[in-house]
Amino acid sequence: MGKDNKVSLTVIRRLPKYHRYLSDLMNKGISRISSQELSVLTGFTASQIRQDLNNFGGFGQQGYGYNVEDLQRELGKILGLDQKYNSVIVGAGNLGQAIANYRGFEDAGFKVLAMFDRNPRVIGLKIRDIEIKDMEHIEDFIKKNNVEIGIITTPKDSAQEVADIYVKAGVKGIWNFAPSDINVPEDMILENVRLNESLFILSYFLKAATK
Amino acid sequence: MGKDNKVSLTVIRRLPKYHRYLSDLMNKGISRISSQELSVLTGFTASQIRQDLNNFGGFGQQGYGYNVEDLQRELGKILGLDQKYNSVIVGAGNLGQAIANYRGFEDAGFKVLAMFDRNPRVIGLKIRDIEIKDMEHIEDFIKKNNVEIGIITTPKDSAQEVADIYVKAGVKGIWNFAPSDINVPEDMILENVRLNESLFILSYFLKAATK
DNA sequence: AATGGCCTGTGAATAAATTGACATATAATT
DNA sequence: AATTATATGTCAATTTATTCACAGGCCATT
Repeated sequence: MGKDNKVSLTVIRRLPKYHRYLSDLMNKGISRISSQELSVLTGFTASQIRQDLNNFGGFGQQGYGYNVEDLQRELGKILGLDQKYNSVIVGAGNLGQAIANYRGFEDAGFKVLAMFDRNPRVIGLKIRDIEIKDMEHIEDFIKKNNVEIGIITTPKDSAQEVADIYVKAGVKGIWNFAPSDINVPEDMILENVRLNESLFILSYFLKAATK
Repeated sequence: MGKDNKVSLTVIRRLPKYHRYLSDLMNKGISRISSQELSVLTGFTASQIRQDLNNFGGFGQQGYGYNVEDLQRELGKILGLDQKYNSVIVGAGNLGQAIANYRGFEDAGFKVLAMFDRNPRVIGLKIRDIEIKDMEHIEDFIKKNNVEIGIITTPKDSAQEVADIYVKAGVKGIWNFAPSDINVPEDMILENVRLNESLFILSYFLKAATK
């Protein structure tokens, strides 16, 4: 399936958007789409879309375009959405709770098994059916429950410490919302969400617009 | 100050990281840094850092490097962090509350004046001192309180509707957390936060690692 | 005040990403 | 069945981004 040359991160970061629009099209009952039409939806050029998709194989057909359902499924596979992942959250504040509550992640195959916090006042509480547990038990829990993704929603001063725990406990990937960089071994998959940076970019353009 | 040629988005997206590390250095009492040292911290190459900064003016000095405080302040200005912004949030769920609660944004000059929701059960509640109000009053509120940033933390089906309200009411920029694209006039500043996409990228690399 | 080491700013070289162009295969039409 | 329209996959051209390399200015030391 597809070519073996390593695909650039630039391309990979566009895949979720393709997948999202294809899912939308599926829900609308549309079964066929051309790179030109996808271009209008996504804002990428048609040529770029064809190039991107072709990194993973020839999903289209000349004179026809792409079959929406097939392409959505193939992109899903490429993105690993055809499998389930277990995760836990450290940091049971609003952000952690927001993630625990969001059904969209679970629907996509990402299940939050438990949350962990250091604050005794929240330990024992439940978000939906997700219990907030004491940090004491986290390593055990991760090992026993085959947890692959560790989510960090703590303040920035705790982020590295939590990351170290995740590394020790053997998660495969870390999804970090804390506004600081964390150090992890090379083979750890790390994805940062930088809300601060996003807001600052907005601010940059706001300022630029009023000058 | 600096050159006038439009700076590429690629460069701009790196600025917040420079700013963050410079703030850290300031807090540690370090007053001087070279592009080489910044390179180690940020992971960008020294050459890239010098090129990036030079887009906005020659902040450094040969044989010395950069003055941390000066550079931090200048980057802050470039990013518009030297001014205050008023914002409101539509969508008083966990995510909206997380943002309302997060002091880091307020410290950076972004004040949330109010939240709005459609659910009568949350209207009237307060997050810190931020009241959740009825959507009915939003346009008025935005106009009367000089609100420049509209934040969207609703489910995706409401996002466009909220965006339209923001546009009509005259905010300058929209910070959108809903997992869908919204259409706004060309002169509206729009910054999207794509949690889904970020998670999918993590998933992509997780899958790639286990193959 | 002279010397040596350091480190920026910058132009050139290289690499990466995007766009353009088209041969060719399929679908749709007559 | 033949013809026309369509739209991919791909190679080439262009544009953008990154890295390299170094002249020259500044600091520190003596």
